[in-house]
Amino acid sequence: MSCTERLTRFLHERGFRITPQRLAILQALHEGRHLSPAEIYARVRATGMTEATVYRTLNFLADNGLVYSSLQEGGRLAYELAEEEHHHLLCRKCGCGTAVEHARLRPLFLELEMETGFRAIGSHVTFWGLCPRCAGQQ
Amino acid sequence: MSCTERLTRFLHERGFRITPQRLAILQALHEGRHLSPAEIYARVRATGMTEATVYRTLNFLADNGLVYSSLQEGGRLAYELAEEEHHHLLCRKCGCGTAVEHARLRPLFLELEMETGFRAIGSHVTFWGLCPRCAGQQ
DNA sequence: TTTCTTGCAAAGCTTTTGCACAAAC
DNA sequence: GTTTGTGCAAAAGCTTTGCAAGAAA
Repeated sequence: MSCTERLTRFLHERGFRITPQRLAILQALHEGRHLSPAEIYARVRATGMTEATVYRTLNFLADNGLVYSSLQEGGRLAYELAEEEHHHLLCRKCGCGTAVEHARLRPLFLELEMETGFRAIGSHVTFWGLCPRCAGQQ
Repeated sequence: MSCTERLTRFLHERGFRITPQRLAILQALHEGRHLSPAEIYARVRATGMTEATVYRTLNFLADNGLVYSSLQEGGRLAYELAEEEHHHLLCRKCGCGTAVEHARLRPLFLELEMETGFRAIGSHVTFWGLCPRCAGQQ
């Protein structure tokens, strides 16, 4: 089932409307991963969409679990499609990065739940370090 | 050695100036942990300090490793004194939280460094979950 | 005296919101 | 025809910056 089909079905089931704006933003997120609202806007502005709609739609998609938001350096938000759950390891110097599977964190989360009584620990996490290239330059 | 003494010595060694503004912000951070710039400003505005100075001083202190900044919900920054290194586990519903010792993450960071070639993984991390009280209400 | 800091004021950037019109159903 | 979603424009926050005056060394 394609991305578009998935969104269409999801929206339809819940009585939300299928609009070209929602499809365009979904398509942008499908082509580029963890994009900021401004980057998404740059990719869809040709359709005539406004920035306000980008923000509204991203909030809508995030509220409904179709995209994940995560905090990048400087407090900026980034969004990506909610597919396999994972985390990020980013370079604090050049910004490049790699994914960290959720399975890597699960044991830690379970331990923390046992000890603290917290439940459902598991939102997106961003780790920071120096990528091999930047570490080599120092 | 008190906080003030530590700051004074640090600044002196590097040729920076010891100002009442820096001392006041340090004092505010000493009294309340992980405060936002706005919260810090609220605590020091009686001294006549401006908000711009709060931001500049926090950046200065963070650049020099005297405070840590971390991202809170909504992308807001929070600052705290750089004492023992630790992380946070916060409730995504009520915002309450607890500290997570750095030692808990060290094995994971070392594994990731081995596998990815990244170095110096280790900035502040915030985990999100539901605290016992909020989890019980659901 | 020299250099670093701050106050002030303004601007910059990101994000949100009110309202009327347009689009989806 | 209803109800939801979007464009437009403005506002609201948060954070940064230029410049001249002030303070620390």
